[in-house]
Order: sequence, then structure tokens, then C-alpha cells
Amino acid sequence: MSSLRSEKTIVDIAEELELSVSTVSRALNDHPNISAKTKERVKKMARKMGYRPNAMAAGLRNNKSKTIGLIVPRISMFFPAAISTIIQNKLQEFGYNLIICQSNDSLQQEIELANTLYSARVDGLAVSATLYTTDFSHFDIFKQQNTPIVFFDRTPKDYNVKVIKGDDFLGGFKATEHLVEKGCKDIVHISGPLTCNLYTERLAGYKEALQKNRLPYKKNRVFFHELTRENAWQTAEKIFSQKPYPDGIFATNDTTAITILEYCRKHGIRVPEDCKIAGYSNDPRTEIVTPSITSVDQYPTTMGERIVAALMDLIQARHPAAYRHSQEIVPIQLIERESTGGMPREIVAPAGIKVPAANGAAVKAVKKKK
Amino acid sequence: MSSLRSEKTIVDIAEELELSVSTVSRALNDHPNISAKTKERVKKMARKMGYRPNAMAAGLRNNKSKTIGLIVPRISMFFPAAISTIIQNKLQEFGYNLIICQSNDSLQQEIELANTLYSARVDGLAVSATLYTTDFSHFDIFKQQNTPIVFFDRTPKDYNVKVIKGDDFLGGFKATEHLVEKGCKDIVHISGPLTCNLYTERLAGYKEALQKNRLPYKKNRVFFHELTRENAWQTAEKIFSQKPYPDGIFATNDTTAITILEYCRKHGIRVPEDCKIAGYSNDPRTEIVTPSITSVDQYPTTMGERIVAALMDLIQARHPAAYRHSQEIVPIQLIERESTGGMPREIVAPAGIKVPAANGAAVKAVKKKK
DNA sequence: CAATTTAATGCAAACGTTTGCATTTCTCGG
DNA sequence: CCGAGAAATGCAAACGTTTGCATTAAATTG
Repeated sequence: MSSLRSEKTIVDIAEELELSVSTVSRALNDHPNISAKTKERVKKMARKMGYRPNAMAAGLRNNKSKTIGLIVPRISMFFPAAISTIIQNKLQEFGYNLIICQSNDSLQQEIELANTLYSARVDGLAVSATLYTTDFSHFDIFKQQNTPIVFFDRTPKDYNVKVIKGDDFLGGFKATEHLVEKGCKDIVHISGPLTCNLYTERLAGYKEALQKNRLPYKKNRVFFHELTRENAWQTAEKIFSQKPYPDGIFATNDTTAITILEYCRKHGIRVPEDCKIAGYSNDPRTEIVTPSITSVDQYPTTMGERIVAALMDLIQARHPAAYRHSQEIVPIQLIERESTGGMPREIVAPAGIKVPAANGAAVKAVKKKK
Repeated sequence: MSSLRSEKTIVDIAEELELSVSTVSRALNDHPNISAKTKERVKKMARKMGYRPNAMAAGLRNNKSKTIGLIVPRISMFFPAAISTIIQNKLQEFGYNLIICQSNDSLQQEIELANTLYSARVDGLAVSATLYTTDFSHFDIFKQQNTPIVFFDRTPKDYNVKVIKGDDFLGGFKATEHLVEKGCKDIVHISGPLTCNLYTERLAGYKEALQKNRLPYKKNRVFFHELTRENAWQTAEKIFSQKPYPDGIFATNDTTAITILEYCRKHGIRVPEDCKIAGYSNDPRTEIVTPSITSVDQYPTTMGERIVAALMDLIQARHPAAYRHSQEIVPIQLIERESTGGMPREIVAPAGIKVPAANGAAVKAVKKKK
């Protein structure tokens, strides 16, 4: 009859069933005043004909896309990746799609992405900005249309918008104070570009911890650069090019911490004995390295969930400005590991994991319990 | 005049300029028979009015979304993450958007994702399947509509479709043979669920290498399970619960290799002296662990680029079935590291990187060279 | 059983583009 | 200055939905 390649539409269903398109549409959407019988007929026929809704058509008509946009610097970094995963899975529960985009830390790309996402008429936007984004006006379009935006992690300073971020000040403070408590007197801080709020705040925390503990803040003990492995390595060379060596290093991210550790190992500087190291983000790599590295966990799961919650909230209720422009702080936690004198951790198989039993006895044991 | 909150459309531009909508549309799309002057006027006005194209409307009309769908098991794993990054950045050059989705290795979710991506009318689809996907019929819809699909990495066996994958057989072979060359006589293989092509092929490579080198293949020297850390740990316990210990372990993924290494270190089994270890994927973590782990690189960049190339190819030319259903093999490379007796690697700052010079001499040296 | 309420269905416009074809406006040679 | 051809613009339909309102069918009531 009808060719296989032509897409079935709601009109085709209507014709086949001698109903109007509106009835079919409503039936498919479970509209209350369509009789149960009709709904059944329609749905059955839809299945039979291989009908697939056209989201673009619906979106055009409704002016909503059921899609959220996400812009992160890069998806291959632990923290953004973790957040993206959570956001995506959470959004799915609400029937929303996610378009994940990477700015590659390029402002130019971020601007372009904002535009394409706007063109796609996303119903909401979550952004972790570029290292160098200080002007956020490319997001104005969304504000003008009252499209919910949530910034997280790398967030703007003076751009009125919903912000969800970790407690970077406290994190910087705790990491530094922890080093002090472990006996460090001369703590180097490796920071990132100060255009990025994260790094300024962690730096502020570092300063505060020094001050509180009556340690001098020395400008030449703080280094700034983009946090690549190569830069970190060069900084390590600089740090250890002349005595006195620092006895503690607080790196504002884990890639840097790991690289510093590698440098130390290679050059016979013992960690934690000669020099203690703390990183930031609790990247899983900090755990598998030797010695494992103390780091600050940012609860990516919590943050991701809060981002989604905020977006859904903003989408449903047209919220008062107060909420649209508020800030939420997600707590952080210092995870002590060997690099500052902590204990190595254990891998234990969580209970209830399905693994073929090692021997008959084990199998019996399980059966008994049941 | 007009309220700020209403979205501007090409109709508004047309009215403002006393032109027809068609002219405006064509002007914006640089259609050849619109005069240069008009194009200029239109574009200027569009900017002035803050016009933003509505991709959904255009998509509906054209029956194309300028969007590609990507389904991967999880974005937080190294290999899929690397591939996603490449695909996204490459697609951007072609003016395509990417919707990244994670199946979380659940077939159910994969099916749902296929449906939503179809609803979004993506112009093409790239998929790395679930561990457990053996029936691929949920992708039939795309085939029926002639929507390009490319499977990569975790690919179907008997589902006629474009496939781009690494040379897993060769990878398995090389890894195993490398262990043999390094003197291993009793090599354990830790594999994944055999529903997944990757693992069957790597296993086949393992067998082949044993056979070629006159080593016996023993069933109880091969372990199968989902490749989580916990499972790997339990397998390690099993492996080392009784003598003789193996002198080589080929793990079919790096997470497993790393976990095995940790177990060995904890239990005083020296790597590589007592037991050598090889992994798969060349996850960056293999490099930072002590000892660093030999692994098989899969050239994610190449693979990602090829995926995009194939998709663009398929989208532009309506390709003959031969191409639509072909297989491309991306080469692999064994990276030898300490876990099999290789050398540790160096971190060297790539030439031309901008870092403040450590001292005056260095600066001069650079200048001289120039 | 007529009148009225309630439930179910249908009509037609609208969403913002694009595009085949028709029409108008130029340009230029004769 | 006419007319032909080219260049530029306009008209209107179409893409596949959703939805306010009108209409019809069914159920309820006095």
C-alpha cells in the first residue's frame, strides 16, 4: 500500500481511522476528554503504522523543545564529565533531552555555542564558563526570553543569574590548613588564571588559612598558569630550582597535583616526608597514584542534581527574580590521603555485587541467607 | 515600540524593511539571486532587531535538523569521552550539532534513546552499543528512513550497517604476544561479557598468540565479568588464592589492569618482576600509576574523525549500500610501559609553550636560536 | 421524552521557515 | 524607446504538530 520510506504522520493515522487529526493528537497525548476506546484504537494504529512523533513540529507549535543545553569547557575532564553524566541521567527522568557542548575553553566557541543552542530553542541552559569568560553578554538572549539559565562551577561574578557552585573559598582554606596541621610551614600554591572565579576563591582560602595560622603570605610562593601538565611540570622545575624547597604544595587542581607528584618522585623528593601535596576536585586519579593524593571533593552528584532541580523548577514555575538570580553553595569535603600523610584506602567489593562465587561454599552461604 | 520579550522572526524583518519574507529568508541564507545591497540591508536589520533563527521551524520545513545523535555507554569512561570530544569538535566545523546520550550500559535506555533521537529527527547517528545489545532492531527506524548510522567500538555482528572499529583481534594478539616475548609462560586473561564483540575478538587474539607461541590455552586462566573495579578486585583475589601464580595478566581494559596492579602491590607481588600486566585502551591513568601499565592505544582521535567523515559522507551523498554497510578497521598500537618491563616516560614541555622563563639565561638561549 | 448537561470529536489557525513558480524590475542591444 | 532576457523580488503552500473554540453525540434529569 503506502511506501515504506515515507514517514507516517498523525494525519495518516487520522485518515486510516477516519478520525480528525486533533483527536489523534489528543489521544496520543492522553488528553482527558478522549474516550478510552479511541485512545486505544489510535495508539494501536500508531504502533502498527510505525508512527514516530516529530519533535520539531511539536516544538515549533508549542514553543518548547524539551531539550536542555549544557556548555562545559571540556567533557574529558573529570569534573565536567561527572556533572554531565548526572545531569543527563537526571534530565531523562523528566523527559528532557540534553545537548552537551564543549567550549574547549575558547570564548569564541562559547559564544557560538550559546547562539546555536538558542537557535535550537533549548528550554534551559546550564553553563560552566570558559577560563576567560568575563563578559557574559552572549547569554543575554536567554535572559531576555526568560529561558532559565544556571551557571555552575565556573560562574560569573556580576552577571545576574542562578549560580550553583562549590565552596571554593572553604576548599582552599581547608586544603591549606590541612597542610599546616600536618606541619607545613612553607606552602606553595599553584593557581589558575584569576579571570576564573574558582581560582581566585581558592587562592583567597589559601591566604586566609595562612593568615589564621600566622604564616606569611609570599607572592613568589604562588604560581599562575593554565593548568596543563606541561605548565605544571615547568612550574615544578621552577619551584625546585632553588632552595629552600617548600614543604607543602596546594595545587588548585588534580592534574597539577599529579604532575607535581611525578616530578617529585622523579627527583627524589619524598612525598609526603619532604613535601606534602594537596589537589582539588577529587579526581579518581588521585586515588590510584602513588602515593595517593589528598584532594577536595566537590560532590559532583549533588551539584548535578541541584542543577537539574533548579532548571526544572525554573521551567515549570515562572519564578520570581529572586530565585532566578540566586546563589547556591554546594559543600565540599577534604579527602585525606597519603600525600599528606593519610592512610591508603581499601578496595572492597560492595555487598550484593553479582560475581560468580569462588567456590561452592560461598554459593551455599548465599542460598542459606535467602 | 515592539515589546522586548517577543521573539523576532523573519516576518518582522520583512515588515520593517517592506520586503517579502521569502526575500528575507533568501538574503539571510545568501541565496545567489538576491542583490548584494538587499542582503546587506537584511542582515543589518536582523542584527539590529536581535533576530535569531528558529532551528525547529527550519528543520521542520527542510526535514533536516543539522543535528547528529551520539549514544555511548557512559561519558565518564576514557575512551567514549575522548571520542565524543573529537566528534563534537569535528562536527562543529561542518555546522552540525551533537546530542550526546549515555545508555549507562542498559539496553532499555539505549532503546529509549534511539527513539528520542529519532523523534528529534537527527540527521545521523553514531552508536557504541551496550555491553548486552545483541538485538539491534531498535535502530531499524533509522535504516528505514535512510538516516545514516555509524556504529563504532562496540559494534554489531550481523546487523548491516557502517562499522568503524579498532583492530581488537590484533590488539589482543599483540598484547599477549608482548607478554610472551617478555618471558611469560602462564598468562591469565581477564575478559568482559562475550556478548560484546570487543571482548570476543581480544580473547581470540589472546588465544591466537598463545597458540602461535606453543603455549596451552587453559579455560580456567580466563575470567569473564563486567569490568568494574570491584569485580576486578575479586578476580584478583581468585587468581592469587592459589599457586601457581600467573606470570602475566592481560586485562581487556585499563580499569581492570589498574585494579589488578593495585592488588599486586598491596600483596607484595612485584610488577613486572613476579607478574607482568597489560591493559587495553591506553587510558591516561595507565601512565600515572606506579609502575606505569603497558596498554593498547586505539587512536580515539582517528576513530572520531573517521566517524564524522563517514557521517558527513553518508549525509551528503546518498550512498550505495556497499558503503552504508561496510566495515573500517582503525589500527592499534601497543604502548610498552613499566608493567611489562618498559621504560618510564618523560614529561617534556612541548616546544613553543608560553611559560615565563625560569631565569634570564633561558630567555637568552631562546633568543639566540631565533 | 424533551431539555439540558456532559463527554467526545472536529475545524481551522498557528508556530517560523523554505522554496517552486510567478511576477516585477532592471539592463541593454537594436 | 521598445522589447527581450536576466536579475531581483513576491506569493503562497508546505512541513507536522497543538489547541481554542465550535460542533456533535451521549448521558442525565425533571
